[in-house]
Amino acid sequence: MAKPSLPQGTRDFNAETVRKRNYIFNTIRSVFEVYGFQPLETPAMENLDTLMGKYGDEGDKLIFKILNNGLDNVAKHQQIKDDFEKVLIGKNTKGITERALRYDLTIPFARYVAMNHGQLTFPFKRYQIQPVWRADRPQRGRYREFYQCDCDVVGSYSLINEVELATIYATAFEKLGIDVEIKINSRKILAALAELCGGADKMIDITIAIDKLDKIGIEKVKDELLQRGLNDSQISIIEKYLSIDGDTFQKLSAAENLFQNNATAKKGLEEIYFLINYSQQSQISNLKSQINIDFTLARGLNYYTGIIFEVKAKNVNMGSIGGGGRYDDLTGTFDVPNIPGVGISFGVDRIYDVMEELKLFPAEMQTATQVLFFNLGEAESRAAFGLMQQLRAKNIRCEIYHEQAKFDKQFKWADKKQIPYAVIMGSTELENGTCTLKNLKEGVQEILTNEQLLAFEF
RNA sequence: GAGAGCGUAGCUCAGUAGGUUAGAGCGACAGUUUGUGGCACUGUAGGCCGUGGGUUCGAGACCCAUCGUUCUCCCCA
Repeated sequence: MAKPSLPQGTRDFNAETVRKRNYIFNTIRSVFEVYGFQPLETPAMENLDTLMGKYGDEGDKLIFKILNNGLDNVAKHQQIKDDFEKVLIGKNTKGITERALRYDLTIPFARYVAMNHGQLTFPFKRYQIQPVWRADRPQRGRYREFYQCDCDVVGSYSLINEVELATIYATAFEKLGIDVEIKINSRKILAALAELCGGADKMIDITIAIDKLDKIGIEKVKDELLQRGLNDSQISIIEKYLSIDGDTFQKLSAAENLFQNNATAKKGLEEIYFLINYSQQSQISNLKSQINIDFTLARGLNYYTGIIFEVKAKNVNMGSIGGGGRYDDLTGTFDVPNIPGVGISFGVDRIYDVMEELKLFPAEMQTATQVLFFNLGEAESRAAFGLMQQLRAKNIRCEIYHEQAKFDKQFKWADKKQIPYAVIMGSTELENGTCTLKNLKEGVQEILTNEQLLAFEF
């Protein structure tokens, strides 16, 4: 047997890590619940058909595919060989793989809505906290198995949903203690920019290039636009667009100027204005300072059609820790048209990394064992065990040392496990019907009757 | 998909211009005469130096390949 190891990009989580992760999950879940979202869980695997073609070419490559069973069936060898030939030239893979691990939570949710839209009450608000898998190359803040916490509203065009989702972001990150910038933009504005630059088909090229602005600078963005087939006058429009600056309302009016009477842009700007304006009146004091218009924000997933969100943590170098947006026809690919939706996602694993780096986890999260009962012999341990069970019935976390051993050993074990109290029941205590309770942090101890121990406030 | 760095004890690492039996700290385990721990002292265990080739009288060190891992780009949470 080779050395045991873990698949690339996956991790084990020890007790401390699990507790910290649960703290994040519980915080986010409680916010979802307060906003009226209902939980949903879907299988780890989906039919490959459900996932393919939803995330763009890059995304398709990163989907983990599951090998079909029964490929060694001799009767089917020729068929399987033929199918494999198709795989080699990038065609139909059904004979080899027809299931895959989910890549995100949104598409499985869309599949669920498409399957159940007859029974659902719209608008339907669901949240989902489950792992997803991507065959990406791991690096800082990037894993092959990671959790997403999504909440989506489907069946409503109302922009109040966008406001609520922005507020959920602000509230959750406030509770976690992370300073964040919530960037917003609208796909409609990006589409309008493409219209100004000679065609909607240019939108993808333009967004890919301008998305890199803060990373590579304006000159290199212009180079890339040139390479992607835009001419000088088009690039100068984009340069104007990218130079829009100032506070929120300055940005909005500058954009209005640039786009003039373009109907698509007008709609997009109105939506952003609504979101900003409504949020400011929502009396969440921290919300205003955190929402920023970022006209360079594009977001990769190509099903977004309206307002898009992206969350970045301040004071730390980490990719986005959340993202989302409006998609007006998500279930259309499942032949259920006209169900619009909007949703956001939290990247728990990156949030964890950020909180670890900024030391934001509360200290009092330890929920380890509170009391160690010493094992000082046959009769002693029996008495201790009985007492321990009574404490456990009162929800005190107890353990008894697994075998009779020297004091030294049992103390050291308690130290290592950071157990704060020890109960010592030896022959003396047994005779008197008492026990010795020692506070291991303070180093003090007292003799209690068994009744006093059961009433003790740990 | 493209590129760079790193693989020596359970962990963090030293290992000088290639030269005998590969080291330290921490951790683990045991003991310092079995009713009071954290400290200290003593001792023990634990390494085909990632793997496979090559150069050399001689390789942990140099070269090639391979695997693993970290990071960057792409893309993304």
